[in-house]
Amino acid sequence: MNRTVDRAEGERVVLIDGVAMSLDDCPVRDVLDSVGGKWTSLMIMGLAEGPRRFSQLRRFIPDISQRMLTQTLRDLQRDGYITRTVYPTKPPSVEYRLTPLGRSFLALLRSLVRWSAENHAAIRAARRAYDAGEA
Amino acid sequence: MNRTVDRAEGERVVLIDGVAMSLDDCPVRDVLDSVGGKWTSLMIMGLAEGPRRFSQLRRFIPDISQRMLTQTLRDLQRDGYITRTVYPTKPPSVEYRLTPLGRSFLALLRSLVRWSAENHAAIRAARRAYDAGEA
DNA sequence: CTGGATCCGCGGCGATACTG
DNA sequence: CAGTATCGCCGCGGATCCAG
Repeated sequence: MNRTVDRAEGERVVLIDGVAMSLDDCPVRDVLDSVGGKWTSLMIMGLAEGPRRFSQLRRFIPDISQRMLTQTLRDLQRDGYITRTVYPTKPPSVEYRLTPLGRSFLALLRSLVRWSAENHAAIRAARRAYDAGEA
Repeated sequence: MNRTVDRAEGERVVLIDGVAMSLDDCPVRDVLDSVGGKWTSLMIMGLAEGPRRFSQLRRFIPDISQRMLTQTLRDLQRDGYITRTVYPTKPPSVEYRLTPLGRSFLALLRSLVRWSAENHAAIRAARRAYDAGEA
């Protein structure tokens, strides 16, 4: 049963399937903030098969700006999804690699990819029908 | 094997696990745009156990503004996740209910909730460690 | 090759007031 | 009860230039 309760500290919490989802500090929202970005999911998929270098990722996602490539990588690193390894060669090369946490999440992401592919047509259809009714 | 290819129409496409993810019109991004919003996932969880009325949802998520409640519901309806039924009583009451598509997505969302709960601590820890190293 | 710094527009989201 | 209308903030993300 889902319900909203107040904890001792005055924190409001929603219980869902026995999992506490705080409204102020919600785990799901944290994860969605990490992976809900425009490029994050594609980036993780790009690292699915093994470590990749900066320019490899740039080629993998041709229409990402280099600013967002850098920022997305830093955010993923900050949250522990990937590691960043610098090789002091000349010119320098940097390698990005999924952590165990990142690989764990990759499994979830694959489910999402599959579901999206299967239901994309239905969503688009619903949207067209809705917009037609509005016009 | 993941790779970026060009289709006949000149559309750039990424093949992931055999699933085509267009860069211009990506199914996963569509889904994440639907569910990546600040309130969407909570809203779907709120409808998990059965149909709910506007004010019930408002009580379920106390700190949502009524503007965002309306907008989130309309977006979910537009994409086919929920239906909206108006009962012309006095005063009027409106019932929101998950569609088969919405219930299908709910299964995925539950996985996400579970994963988030299990790994939230690890993410927070990684973030603290990263920020400590930056300071 | 791998970034950092800066400028800026757009859209998500919140607050408030009003309505059938 | 269940919305609609308007305003304004702010952060995401793109473009461009610069650097080790």
